Amino acid sequence: MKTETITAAWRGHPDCRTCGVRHLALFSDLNESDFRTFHLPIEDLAFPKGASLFSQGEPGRAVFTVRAGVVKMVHQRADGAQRIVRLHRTGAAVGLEATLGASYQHDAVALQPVLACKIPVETLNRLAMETPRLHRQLMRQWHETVIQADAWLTALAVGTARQRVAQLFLYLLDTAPGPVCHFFRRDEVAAILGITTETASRTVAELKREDVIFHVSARWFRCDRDRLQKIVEN
Amino acid sequence: MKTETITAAWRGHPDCRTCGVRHLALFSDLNESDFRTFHLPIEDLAFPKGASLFSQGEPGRAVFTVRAGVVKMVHQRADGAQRIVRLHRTGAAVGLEATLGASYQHDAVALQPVLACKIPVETLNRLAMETPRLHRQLMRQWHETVIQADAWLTALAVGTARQRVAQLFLYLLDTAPGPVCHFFRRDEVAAILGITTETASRTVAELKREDVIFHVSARWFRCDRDRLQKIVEN
DNA sequence: CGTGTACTTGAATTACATCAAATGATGTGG
DNA sequence: CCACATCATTTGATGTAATTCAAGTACACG
Repeated sequence: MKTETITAAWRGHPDCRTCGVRHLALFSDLNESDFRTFHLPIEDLAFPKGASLFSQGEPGRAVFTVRAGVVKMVHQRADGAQRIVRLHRTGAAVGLEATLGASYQHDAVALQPVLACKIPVETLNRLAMETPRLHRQLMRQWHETVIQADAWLTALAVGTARQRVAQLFLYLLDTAPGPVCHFFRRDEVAAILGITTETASRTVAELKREDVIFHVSARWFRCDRDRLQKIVEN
Repeated sequence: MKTETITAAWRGHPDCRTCGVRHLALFSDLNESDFRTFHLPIEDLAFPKGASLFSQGEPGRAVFTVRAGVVKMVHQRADGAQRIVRLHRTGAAVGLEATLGASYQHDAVALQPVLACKIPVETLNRLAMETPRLHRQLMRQWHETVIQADAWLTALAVGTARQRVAQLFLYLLDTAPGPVCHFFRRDEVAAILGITTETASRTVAELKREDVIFHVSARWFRCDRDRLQKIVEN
């Protein structure tokens, strides 16, 4: 039994000014003079699949900006069960509670290889003192988080297992360029939708048999959006 | 058939400096000089039970601070069904998305008679330009909202109907001083827990028969915390 | 090429939804 | 203040969907 912790690779200190996803992220509104004010260490990190950015209960010392990949936010329950409460994708800020001096509320785990910038709270708070432009972006990220939380509840936590699975596919397709999307392990599907692994498996298998989804490769499916839409509509 | 809209009573322009719940609310960190900068209209309003502070989709022009009572946030689904996604109590800020120029994401409805201050976004944004102290409180409110959203999902959207109802009682007892708490209409219980009205009714009736809860008066119950706790633990 | 993990499937059981109807509260106008 | 209307709650009977327990199969990875 190997309980080796998966670690992130350090990729240096990034130049935020030339960041490809800056327009999506926390620093999008900052200008030249804003950037000159911080030489505090921002780290560019690469997390392999399964690595954790931080863990539930840990004191929050940094906010992470996702530059590539998907991060799942996992809530650990007292009884050992776990529920995935959100996904954060490119441009999202993860661990915002750190700016308020709070502990992290969830485990943040890389679902795919993730590139993320780690911004210490001191950097963020100092910067926030000096520029209101950052505040607006922070609020925008909070807003995004709330919208996601609500969508999760209203779209993925109601209806039959079949409808929920269809909704999950549509949710994932939403940010995909084509009809192909990454999908989850069946136990992750269960943790997202609040159903059992068996029901998740049965439902996905059923959709495969009906040719609503097509298994392209490990964890990737090509999907029929229209038919998925019809399923969620009952 | 009367479709008369329930309206709020206007109670004047409040003096925030002497507000009884200021320590809980958005303006808790503001000082004398901050207060001098705004003479913009903040309204003190009284909403009767069932009145709506704002509606889903409406352009967000104000943030509301709840000074008394409880506000339910209702998500209207395309199929006409509705789901209660959050409750906001004394000290909470409702409609924060307005500060970002967004439309309201839910209906905000007074569950009990509600006292609330209506703060126009212009006031808030102007004030936010001038004082970073307000920012911290705005972020705190966002954080609260996210914590609630997550709690709703992890506590109230999993398990059997019996467990969910028990969790709902515990959730309501959490902010109650004694063992007595306000409870919901059965159709509201259904909208919160994602079950049917009949199942909600059956479950509540069952708990009454088992003396876990005791019907004190219309919509108020005395509860046995320990036994509720045992129910959620299975 | 084997081994463990992920996925699938089956059968029995339970929980919930659904349809339908009766009873209990609450409030309003005569 | 009563009678009636309306809303809220409870309960029953029945069907369906999901869980549970238990095997089995496919698949990726070293």
